Amino acid sequence: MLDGAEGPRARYRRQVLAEVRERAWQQVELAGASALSLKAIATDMGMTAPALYRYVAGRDELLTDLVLEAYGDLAETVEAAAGGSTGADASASGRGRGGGDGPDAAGVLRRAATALRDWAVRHPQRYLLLYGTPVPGYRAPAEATEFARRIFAPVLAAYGSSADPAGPADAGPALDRAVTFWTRLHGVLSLEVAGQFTGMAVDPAARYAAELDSVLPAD
Amino acid sequence: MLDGAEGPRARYRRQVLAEVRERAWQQVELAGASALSLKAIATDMGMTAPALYRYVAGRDELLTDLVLEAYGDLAETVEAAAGGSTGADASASGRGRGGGDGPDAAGVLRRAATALRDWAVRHPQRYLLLYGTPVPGYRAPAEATEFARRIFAPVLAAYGSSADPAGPADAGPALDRAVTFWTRLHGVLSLEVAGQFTGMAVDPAARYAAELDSVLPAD
DNA sequence: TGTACATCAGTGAACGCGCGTTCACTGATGTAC
DNA sequence: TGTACATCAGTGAACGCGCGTTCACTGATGTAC
Repeated sequence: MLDGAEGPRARYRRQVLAEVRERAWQQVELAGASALSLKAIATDMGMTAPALYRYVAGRDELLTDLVLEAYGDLAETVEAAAGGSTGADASASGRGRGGGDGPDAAGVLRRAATALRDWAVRHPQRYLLLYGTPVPGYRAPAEATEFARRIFAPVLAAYGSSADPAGPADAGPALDRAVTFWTRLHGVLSLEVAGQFTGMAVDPAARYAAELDSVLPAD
Repeated sequence: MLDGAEGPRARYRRQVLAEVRERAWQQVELAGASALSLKAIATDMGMTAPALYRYVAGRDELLTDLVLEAYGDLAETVEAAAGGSTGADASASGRGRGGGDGPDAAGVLRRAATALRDWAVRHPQRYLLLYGTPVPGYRAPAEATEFARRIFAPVLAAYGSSADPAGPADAGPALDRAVTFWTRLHGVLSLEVAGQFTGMAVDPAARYAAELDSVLPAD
Protein backbone atom coordinates (compact mmCIF):
# COMPACT_ATOMS: atom_id res chain seq x y z
CA MET A 1 0.00 0.00 0.00
CA LEU A 2 1.25 3.42 -0.88
CA ASP A 3 1.97 6.09 1.66
CA GLY A 4 -0.79 8.66 1.43
CA ALA A 5 -3.64 6.34 0.54
CA GLU A 6 -5.87 4.92 3.23
CA GLY A 7 -6.74 1.27 3.00
CA PRO A 8 -10.20 -0.06 3.74
CA ARG A 9 -9.05 -1.42 7.09
CA ALA A 10 -7.72 1.94 8.18
CA ARG A 11 -10.94 3.63 7.12
CA TYR A 12 -12.98 1.10 9.05
CA ARG A 13 -10.76 1.62 12.09
CA ARG A 14 -11.34 5.33 11.90
CA GLN A 15 -15.08 4.93 11.69
CA VAL A 16 -15.31 2.52 14.60
CA LEU A 17 -13.05 4.69 16.74
CA ALA A 18 -15.23 7.67 15.93
CA GLU A 19 -18.30 5.76 17.01
CA VAL A 20 -16.62 4.73 20.25
CA ARG A 21 -15.89 8.36 21.02
CA GLU A 22 -19.40 9.36 20.07
CA ARG A 23 -20.98 6.80 22.38
CA ALA A 24 -18.56 7.80 25.11
CA TRP A 25 -19.75 11.39 24.76
CA GLN A 26 -23.34 10.25 24.92
CA GLN A 27 -22.65 8.61 28.25
CA VAL A 28 -20.86 11.63 29.61
CA GLU A 29 -23.56 14.01 28.42
CA LEU A 30 -26.20 11.83 30.01
CA ALA A 31 -24.71 11.16 33.43
CA GLY A 32 -21.32 12.77 33.76
CA ALA A 33 -17.78 11.51 33.56
CA SER A 34 -18.20 8.91 36.28
CA ALA A 35 -20.74 7.11 34.11
CA LEU A 36 -18.20 6.41 31.38
CA SER A 37 -18.10 2.64 30.94
CA LEU A 38 -16.27 0.59 28.33
CA LYS A 39 -18.60 -2.35 28.80
CA ALA A 40 -21.64 -0.16 28.20
CA ILE A 41 -20.09 1.35 25.08
CA ALA A 42 -19.32 -2.08 23.72
CA THR A 43 -22.84 -3.30 24.40
CA ASP A 44 -24.30 -0.21 22.74
CA MET A 45 -22.26 -0.98 19.66
CA GLY A 46 -23.21 -4.65 19.65
CA MET A 47 -19.72 -5.78 20.53
CA THR A 48 -18.09 -7.42 23.50
CA ALA A 49 -16.00 -5.32 25.86
CA PRO A 50 -12.57 -6.76 25.05
CA ALA A 51 -13.01 -5.73 21.43
CA LEU A 52 -12.74 -2.10 22.50
CA TYR A 53 -9.15 -2.63 23.48
CA ARG A 54 -8.35 -2.70 19.77
CA TYR A 55 -9.28 0.98 19.73
CA VAL A 56 -8.66 2.32 23.19
CA ALA A 57 -5.89 1.68 25.72
CA GLY A 58 -8.25 1.72 28.68
CA ARG A 59 -10.93 3.64 30.44
CA ASP A 60 -8.72 6.38 31.84
CA GLU A 61 -7.06 6.94 28.49
CA LEU A 62 -10.45 7.30 26.85
CA LEU A 63 -11.53 9.80 29.49
CA THR A 64 -8.32 11.73 28.90
CA ASP A 65 -9.09 11.78 25.18
CA LEU A 66 -12.52 13.20 25.90
CA VAL A 67 -11.14 15.85 28.22
CA LEU A 68 -8.56 16.93 25.67
CA GLU A 69 -11.14 16.88 22.89
CA ALA A 70 -13.45 19.07 24.98
CA TYR A 71 -10.66 21.50 25.76
CA GLY A 72 -9.63 21.63 22.12
CA ASP A 73 -13.18 22.15 20.97
CA LEU A 74 -13.81 24.95 23.45
CA ALA A 75 -10.47 26.55 22.65
CA GLU A 76 -11.29 26.63 18.95
CA THR A 77 -14.76 27.95 19.65
CA VAL A 78 -13.51 30.77 21.84
CA GLU A 79 -10.63 31.61 19.54
CA ALA A 80 -12.89 31.71 16.53
CA ALA A 81 -15.35 33.94 18.33
CA ALA A 82 -12.68 36.23 19.70
CA GLY A 83 -10.64 36.57 16.57
CA GLY A 84 -13.26 35.96 13.93
CA SER A 85 -16.49 37.62 12.98
CA THR A 86 -19.76 37.41 14.82
CA GLY A 87 -22.08 37.98 11.86
CA ALA A 88 -21.65 37.78 8.11
CA ASP A 89 -18.52 39.87 7.75
CA ALA A 90 -15.20 39.83 9.54
CA SER A 91 -13.61 42.71 11.47
CA ALA A 92 -16.87 44.32 12.45
CA SER A 93 -15.33 47.27 14.20
CA GLY A 94 -12.00 48.19 12.70
CA ARG A 95 -9.59 45.61 14.04
CA GLY A 96 -10.80 42.12 13.53
CA ARG A 97 -8.32 39.31 13.75
CA GLY A 98 -5.71 39.16 16.51
CA GLY A 99 -7.89 40.50 19.28
CA GLY A 100 -5.24 42.66 20.93
CA ASP A 101 -6.06 45.51 23.25
CA GLY A 102 -7.75 48.34 21.46
CA PRO A 103 -11.08 49.67 20.33
CA ASP A 104 -12.52 46.23 19.71
CA ALA A 105 -11.58 44.74 23.08
CA ALA A 106 -15.18 44.89 24.27
CA GLY A 107 -16.32 43.18 21.08
CA VAL A 108 -13.79 40.42 21.49
CA LEU A 109 -14.85 39.81 25.07
CA ARG A 110 -18.51 39.91 24.22
CA ARG A 111 -18.11 37.40 21.43
CA ALA A 112 -15.93 35.13 23.56
CA ALA A 113 -18.42 35.20 26.40
CA THR A 114 -21.34 34.49 24.11
CA ALA A 115 -19.52 31.62 22.49
CA LEU A 116 -18.64 30.23 25.91
CA ARG A 117 -22.22 30.23 27.12
CA ASP A 118 -23.58 28.80 23.89
CA TRP A 119 -21.07 26.01 24.10
CA ALA A 120 -21.76 25.30 27.77
CA VAL A 121 -25.53 25.33 27.43
CA ARG A 122 -25.31 23.07 24.40
CA HIS A 123 -23.09 20.57 26.24
CA PRO A 124 -23.64 21.03 29.97
CA GLN A 125 -21.76 17.94 31.09
CA ARG A 126 -18.90 18.80 28.76
CA TYR A 127 -18.60 22.13 30.50
CA LEU A 128 -18.76 20.47 33.91
CA LEU A 129 -16.14 17.98 32.78
CA LEU A 130 -13.70 20.86 32.36
CA TYR A 131 -14.77 23.29 35.07
CA GLY A 132 -16.98 21.36 37.46
CA THR A 133 -16.25 19.16 40.44
CA PRO A 134 -13.10 17.19 39.69
CA VAL A 135 -13.59 13.50 38.97
CA PRO A 136 -12.31 11.73 42.09
CA GLY A 137 -9.26 9.59 41.41
CA TYR A 138 -8.70 11.02 37.95
CA ARG A 139 -5.91 13.40 37.15
CA ALA A 140 -6.13 15.44 33.97
CA PRO A 141 -3.04 15.21 31.76
CA ALA A 142 -0.48 17.99 31.61
CA GLU A 143 -1.66 19.04 28.17
CA ALA A 144 -4.94 20.10 29.71
CA THR A 145 -3.20 23.04 31.34
CA GLU A 146 -1.97 24.17 27.94
CA PHE A 147 -5.48 24.13 26.55
CA ALA A 148 -6.83 25.99 29.57
CA ARG A 149 -4.20 28.65 28.96
CA ARG A 150 -5.13 28.81 25.31
CA ILE A 151 -8.79 29.39 26.12
CA PHE A 152 -7.83 32.08 28.57
CA ALA A 153 -5.37 33.84 26.27
CA PRO A 154 -7.77 35.87 24.10
CA VAL A 155 -9.44 37.25 27.21
CA LEU A 156 -6.13 38.16 28.77
CA ALA A 157 -5.04 39.80 25.55
CA ALA A 158 -8.24 41.79 25.31
CA TYR A 159 -7.50 43.25 28.71
CA GLY A 160 -4.19 44.43 27.38
CA SER A 161 -1.71 41.90 28.63
CA SER A 162 0.28 39.27 26.86
CA ALA A 163 1.71 38.06 30.15
CA ASP A 164 1.73 34.40 31.03
CA PRO A 165 -0.93 33.75 33.69
CA ALA A 166 1.57 31.43 35.42
CA GLY A 167 4.00 34.31 35.79
CA PRO A 168 4.86 36.32 38.88
CA ALA A 169 2.12 37.74 41.08
CA ASP A 170 2.67 41.25 39.75
CA ALA A 171 1.44 40.22 36.34
CA GLY A 172 -0.58 43.36 36.53
CA PRO A 173 -4.22 44.34 36.71
CA ALA A 174 -4.91 42.78 33.32
CA LEU A 175 -4.69 39.33 34.87
CA ASP A 176 -7.02 40.37 37.66
CA ARG A 177 -9.54 41.70 35.22
CA ALA A 178 -9.30 38.61 33.04
CA VAL A 179 -9.78 36.35 36.05
CA THR A 180 -12.77 38.42 37.09
CA PHE A 181 -14.21 37.99 33.61
CA TRP A 182 -13.81 34.28 34.08
CA THR A 183 -15.14 33.94 37.63
CA ARG A 184 -18.19 36.16 37.07
CA LEU A 185 -19.29 34.33 33.96
CA HIS A 186 -18.50 30.96 35.46
CA GLY A 187 -20.46 31.87 38.59
CA VAL A 188 -23.66 32.26 36.60
CA LEU A 189 -22.96 29.52 34.10
CA SER A 190 -22.00 26.80 36.55
CA LEU A 191 -25.03 27.41 38.75
CA GLU A 192 -27.27 27.45 35.69
CA VAL A 193 -25.82 24.28 34.26
CA ALA A 194 -26.04 22.54 37.63
CA GLY A 195 -29.70 23.45 37.80
CA GLN A 196 -29.37 25.59 40.92
CA PHE A 197 -31.70 28.29 39.61
CA THR A 198 -34.54 25.85 39.17
CA GLY A 199 -37.57 27.04 41.08
CA MET A 200 -36.20 30.55 41.46
CA ALA A 201 -37.42 33.58 39.59
CA VAL A 202 -34.03 34.01 37.94
CA ASP A 203 -33.33 34.35 34.24
CA PRO A 204 -29.87 32.85 33.73
CA ALA A 205 -29.36 34.38 30.31
CA ALA A 206 -30.18 37.84 31.63
CA ARG A 207 -27.91 37.35 34.63
CA TYR A 208 -25.12 36.22 32.33
CA ALA A 209 -25.57 39.23 30.12
CA ALA A 210 -25.52 41.54 33.12
CA GLU A 211 -22.34 39.98 34.45
CA LEU A 212 -20.75 40.27 31.04
CA ASP A 213 -21.61 43.97 30.93
CA SER A 214 -20.14 44.46 34.38
CA VAL A 215 -16.83 43.22 33.16
CA LEU A 216 -16.49 44.92 29.79
CA PRO A 217 -14.05 47.84 29.58
CA ALA A 218 -15.69 51.23 29.31
CA ASP A 219 -15.87 52.45 25.71
CA MET B 1 -37.90 2.68 81.53
CA LEU B 2 -39.24 6.12 82.19
CA ASP B 3 -40.00 8.57 79.44
CA GLY B 4 -37.29 11.21 79.47
CA ALA B 5 -34.41 8.98 80.54
CA GLU B 6 -32.13 7.42 77.93
CA GLY B 7 -31.25 3.79 78.42
CA PRO B 8 -27.77 2.42 77.76
CA ARG B 9 -28.93 0.82 74.55
CA ALA B 10 -30.28 4.08 73.23
CA ARG B 11 -27.05 5.84 74.15
CA TYR B 12 -25.01 3.19 72.38
CA ARG B 13 -27.25 3.51 69.31
CA ARG B 14 -26.68 7.22 69.26
CA GLN B 15 -22.93 6.85 69.48
CA VAL B 16 -22.71 4.26 66.72
CA LEU B 17 -24.99 6.27 64.46
CA ALA B 18 -22.82 9.30 65.08
CA GLU B 19 -19.73 7.33 64.10
CA VAL B 20 -21.43 6.08 60.93
CA ARG B 21 -22.17 9.67 59.92
CA GLU B 22 -18.67 10.73 60.81
CA ARG B 23 -17.07 8.03 58.67
CA ALA B 24 -19.50 8.83 55.88
CA TRP B 25 -18.33 12.44 55.98
CA GLN B 26 -14.73 11.30 55.89
CA GLN B 27 -15.42 9.44 52.66
CA VAL B 28 -17.24 12.35 51.11
CA GLU B 29 -14.54 14.81 52.13
CA LEU B 30 -11.89 12.53 50.68
CA ALA B 31 -13.39 11.63 47.34
CA GLY B 32 -16.78 13.22 46.89
CA ALA B 33 -20.31 11.97 47.19
CA SER B 34 -19.90 9.19 44.64
CA ALA B 35 -17.35 7.55 46.93
CA LEU B 36 -19.87 7.02 49.70
CA SER B 37 -19.96 3.28 50.41
CA LEU B 38 -21.78 1.43 53.15
CA LYS B 39 -19.44 -1.53 52.87
CA ALA B 40 -16.41 0.69 53.33
CA ILE B 41 -17.95 2.42 56.35
CA ALA B 42 -18.72 -0.93 57.94
CA THR B 43 -15.19 -2.17 57.32
CA ASP B 44 -13.72 1.02 58.76
CA MET B 45 -15.76 0.45 61.90
CA GLY B 46 -14.80 -3.21 62.17
CA MET B 47 -18.29 -4.40 61.35
CA THR B 48 -19.94 -6.22 58.50
CA ALA B 49 -22.02 -4.32 56.03
CA PRO B 50 -25.44 -5.71 56.93
CA ALA B 51 -25.00 -4.43 60.48
CA LEU B 52 -25.27 -0.89 59.16
CA TYR B 53 -28.88 -1.48 58.23
CA ARG B 54 -29.65 -1.30 61.95
CA TYR B 55 -28.74 2.36 61.72
CA VAL B 56 -29.38 3.44 58.18
CA ALA B 57 -32.15 2.65 55.74
CA GLY B 58 -29.80 2.50 52.75
CA ARG B 59 -27.13 4.31 50.85
CA ASP B 60 -29.36 6.93 49.26
CA GLU B 61 -31.01 7.74 52.58
CA LEU B 62 -27.61 8.20 54.18
CA LEU B 63 -26.55 10.51 51.37
CA THR B 64 -29.75 12.46 51.84
CA ASP B 65 -28.99 12.78 55.55
CA LEU B 66 -25.56 14.15 54.70
CA VAL B 67 -26.95 16.63 52.22
CA LEU B 68 -29.54 17.88 54.68
CA GLU B 69 -26.97 18.03 57.46
CA ALA B 70 -24.66 20.07 55.24
CA TYR B 71 -27.45 22.43 54.29
CA GLY B 72 -28.47 22.81 57.91
CA ASP B 73 -24.91 23.41 59.03
CA LEU B 74 -24.31 26.03 56.36
CA ALA B 75 -27.65 27.68 57.04
CA GLU B 76 -26.83 28.01 60.73
CA THR B 77 -23.35 29.28 59.94
CA VAL B 78 -24.59 31.95 57.57
CA GLU B 79 -27.48 32.94 59.80
CA ALA B 80 -25.23 33.23 62.81
CA ALA B 81 -22.76 35.34 60.88
CA ALA B 82 -25.43 37.54 59.35
CA GLY B 83 -27.51 38.06 62.46
CA GLY B 84 -24.90 37.55 65.14
CA SER B 85 -21.63 39.19 66.02
CA THR B 86 -18.39 38.85 64.14
CA GLY B 87 -16.05 39.49 67.06
CA ALA B 88 -16.51 39.62 70.82
CA ASP B 89 -19.61 41.76 70.99
CA ALA B 90 -22.94 41.63 69.20
CA SER B 91 -24.51 44.41 67.14
CA ALA B 92 -21.21 45.94 66.07
CA SER B 93 -22.71 48.79 64.09
CA GLY B 94 -26.03 49.87 65.49
CA ARG B 95 -28.48 47.22 64.35
CA GLY B 96 -27.30 43.77 65.14
CA ARG B 97 -29.79 40.94 65.08
CA GLY B 98 -32.37 40.66 62.35
CA GLY B 99 -30.18 41.84 59.51
CA GLY B 100 -32.84 43.85 57.69
CA ASP B 101 -32.02 46.53 55.19
CA GLY B 102 -30.35 49.49 56.81
CA PRO B 103 -27.02 50.92 57.82
CA ASP B 104 -25.57 47.54 58.68
CA ALA B 105 -26.49 45.79 55.43
CA ALA B 106 -22.88 45.90 54.24
CA GLY B 107 -21.76 44.39 57.53
CA VAL B 108 -24.28 41.60 57.30
CA LEU B 109 -23.26 40.77 53.76
CA ARG B 110 -19.59 40.92 54.60
CA ARG B 111 -19.98 38.59 57.55
CA ALA B 112 -22.18 36.20 55.60
CA ALA B 113 -19.68 36.07 52.74
CA THR B 114 -16.76 35.51 55.08
CA ALA B 115 -18.59 32.74 56.88
CA LEU B 116 -19.47 31.15 53.56
CA ARG B 117 -15.89 31.07 52.35
CA ASP B 118 -14.52 29.84 55.66
CA TRP B 119 -17.04 27.06 55.64
CA ALA B 120 -16.36 26.11 52.03
CA VAL B 121 -12.58 26.15 52.37
CA ARG B 122 -12.78 24.09 55.53
CA HIS B 123 -15.01 21.48 53.87
CA PRO B 124 -14.48 21.70 50.12
CA GLN B 125 -16.35 18.55 49.22
CA ARG B 126 -19.20 19.54 51.47
CA TYR B 127 -19.51 22.76 49.49
CA LEU B 128 -19.35 20.87 46.22
CA LEU B 129 -21.97 18.46 47.51
CA LEU B 130 -24.41 21.37 47.74
CA TYR B 131 -23.35 23.61 44.86
CA GLY B 132 -21.12 21.52 42.62
CA THR B 133 -21.86 19.13 39.81
CA PRO B 134 -25.02 17.21 40.68
CA VAL B 135 -24.51 13.58 41.65
CA PRO B 136 -25.82 11.59 38.66
CA GLY B 137 -28.83 9.50 39.49
CA TYR B 138 -29.39 11.16 42.84
CA ARG B 139 -32.22 13.57 43.49
CA ALA B 140 -31.98 15.83 46.52
CA PRO B 141 -35.05 15.74 48.74
CA ALA B 142 -37.62 18.51 48.69
CA GLU B 143 -36.46 19.82 52.06
CA ALA B 144 -33.18 20.78 50.45
CA THR B 145 -34.91 23.59 48.62
CA GLU B 146 -36.16 24.95 51.94
CA PHE B 147 -32.63 25.01 53.32
CA ALA B 148 -31.29 26.65 50.18
CA ARG B 149 -33.91 29.35 50.60
CA ARG B 150 -32.98 29.78 54.25
CA ILE B 151 -29.32 30.29 53.40
CA PHE B 152 -30.29 32.81 50.77
CA ALA B 153 -32.75 34.71 52.95
CA PRO B 154 -30.34 36.88 54.99
CA VAL B 155 -28.65 38.05 51.79
CA LEU B 156 -31.95 38.86 50.17
CA ALA B 157 -33.08 40.72 53.28
CA ALA B 158 -29.85 42.71 53.40
CA TYR B 159 -30.58 43.94 49.89
CA GLY B 160 -33.89 45.21 51.14
CA SER B 161 -36.37 42.60 50.06
CA SER B 162 -38.37 40.09 52.02
CA ALA B 163 -39.80 38.67 48.81
CA ASP B 164 -39.82 34.98 48.16
CA PRO B 165 -37.16 34.15 45.54
CA ALA B 166 -39.65 31.74 43.98
CA GLY B 167 -42.09 34.59 43.44
CA PRO B 168 -42.93 36.37 40.19
CA ALA B 169 -40.19 37.65 37.92
CA ASP B 170 -40.77 41.25 38.98
CA ALA B 171 -39.54 40.46 42.49
CA GLY B 172 -37.49 43.57 42.06
CA PRO B 173 -33.86 44.52 41.83
CA ALA B 174 -33.18 43.18 45.33
CA LEU B 175 -33.41 39.65 44.01
CA ASP B 176 -31.08 40.50 41.14
CA ARG B 177 -28.55 41.97 43.50
CA ALA B 178 -28.79 39.04 45.88
CA VAL B 179 -28.31 36.59 43.02
CA THR B 180 -25.32 38.59 41.85
CA PHE B 181 -23.89 38.38 45.36
CA TRP B 182 -24.30 34.66 45.15
CA THR B 183 -22.97 34.08 41.62
CA ARG B 184 -19.93 36.32 42.01
CA LEU B 185 -18.82 34.71 45.24
CA HIS B 186 -19.60 31.24 43.97
CA GLY B 187 -17.64 31.94 40.80
CA VAL B 188 -14.45 32.47 42.75
CA LEU B 189 -15.15 29.90 45.42
CA SER B 190 -16.10 27.03 43.17
CA LEU B 191 -13.09 27.48 40.93
CA GLU B 192 -10.83 27.72 43.97
CA VAL B 193 -12.29 24.65 45.62
CA ALA B 194 -12.09 22.70 42.37
CA GLY B 195 -8.41 23.59 42.13
CA GLN B 196 -8.74 25.52 38.87
CA PHE B 197 -6.42 28.29 40.00
CA THR B 198 -3.57 25.89 40.61
CA GLY B 199 -0.53 26.95 38.63
CA MET B 200 -1.90 30.42 38.02
CA ALA B 201 -0.68 33.58 39.69
CA VAL B 202 -4.07 34.10 41.29
CA ASP B 203 -4.76 34.70 44.98
CA PRO B 204 -8.23 33.23 45.57
CA ALA B 205 -8.73 34.99 48.90
CA ALA B 206 -7.92 38.36 47.34
CA ARG B 207 -10.19 37.66 44.38
CA TYR B 208 -12.97 36.68 46.74
CA ALA B 209 -12.52 39.85 48.76
CA ALA B 210 -12.57 41.95 45.61
CA GLU B 211 -15.76 40.31 44.40
CA LEU B 212 -17.34 40.83 47.77
CA ASP B 213 -16.48 44.53 47.63
CA SER B 214 -17.94 44.78 44.14
CA VAL B 215 -21.25 43.63 45.45
CA LEU B 216 -21.62 45.56 48.71
CA PRO B 217 -24.04 48.48 48.71
CA ALA B 218 -22.39 51.89 48.72
CA ASP B 219 -22.21 53.36 52.24
C1' DT C 1 -31.41 -11.28 94.64
C1' DG C 2 -32.24 -14.57 91.13
C1' DT C 3 -34.34 -16.45 87.22
C1' DA C 4 -37.08 -16.40 82.70
C1' DC C 5 -37.86 -13.83 78.92
C1' DA C 6 -37.71 -10.27 75.28
C1' DT C 7 -35.06 -7.21 72.74
C1' DC C 8 -31.92 -6.26 69.32
C1' DA C 9 -26.88 -5.54 67.65
C1' DG C 10 -24.17 -7.94 64.74
C1' DT C 11 -22.72 -12.17 61.78
C1' DG C 12 -22.14 -15.05 57.66
C1' DA C 13 -23.77 -16.64 53.58
C1' DA C 14 -25.80 -15.51 49.59
C1' DC C 15 -27.82 -12.94 45.41
C1' DG C 16 -27.29 -10.14 41.52
C1' DC C 17 -25.21 -6.33 39.69
C1' DG C 18 -21.58 -3.82 37.02
C1' DC C 19 -17.00 -2.76 36.35
C1' DG C 20 -11.91 -3.03 33.96
C1' DT C 21 -8.88 -6.03 32.06
C1' DT C 22 -6.18 -10.48 30.32
C1' DC C 23 -5.77 -14.19 27.27
C1' DA C 24 -6.02 -17.82 23.88
C1' DC C 25 -8.50 -18.38 20.07
C1' DT C 26 -11.56 -17.97 15.52
C1' DG C 27 -12.42 -16.36 11.24
C1' DA C 28 -12.85 -12.83 7.89
C1' DT C 29 -10.25 -9.62 5.15
C1' DG C 30 -6.54 -7.73 2.66
C1' DT C 31 -1.85 -8.61 0.50
C1' DA C 32 1.92 -10.74 -2.02
C1' DC C 33 3.50 -13.77 -5.14
C1' DT D 1 -6.41 -14.95 -12.11
C1' DG D 2 -5.57 -17.90 -8.39
C1' DT D 3 -3.52 -19.49 -4.36
C1' DA D 4 -0.82 -19.09 0.17
C1' DC D 5 -0.08 -16.27 3.75
C1' DA D 6 -0.26 -12.50 7.14
C1' DT D 7 -2.92 -9.29 9.45
C1' DC D 8 -6.09 -8.13 12.77
C1' DA D 9 -11.12 -7.31 14.39
C1' DG D 10 -13.83 -9.54 17.42
C1' DT D 11 -15.26 -13.55 20.68
C1' DG D 12 -15.84 -16.16 24.95
C1' DA D 13 -14.22 -17.48 29.14
C1' DA D 14 -12.22 -16.06 33.05
C1' DC D 15 -10.20 -13.21 37.04
C1' DG D 16 -10.73 -10.14 40.73
C1' DC D 17 -12.83 -6.23 42.30
C1' DG D 18 -16.48 -3.56 44.79
C1' DC D 19 -21.06 -2.46 45.38
C1' DG D 20 -26.14 -2.58 47.79
C1' DT D 21 -29.16 -5.45 49.92
C1' DT D 22 -31.85 -9.78 51.97
C1' DC D 23 -32.23 -13.27 55.26
C1' DA D 24 -31.96 -16.68 58.89
C1' DC D 25 -29.47 -16.96 62.71
C1' DT D 26 -26.42 -16.23 67.23
C1' DG D 27 -25.53 -14.32 71.39
C1' DA D 28 -25.11 -10.60 74.49
C1' DT D 29 -27.71 -7.23 77.03
C1' DG D 30 -31.44 -5.20 79.42
C1' DT D 31 -36.14 -5.95 81.65
C1' DA D 32 -39.87 -7.90 84.33
C1' DC D 33 -41.35 -10.74 87.67
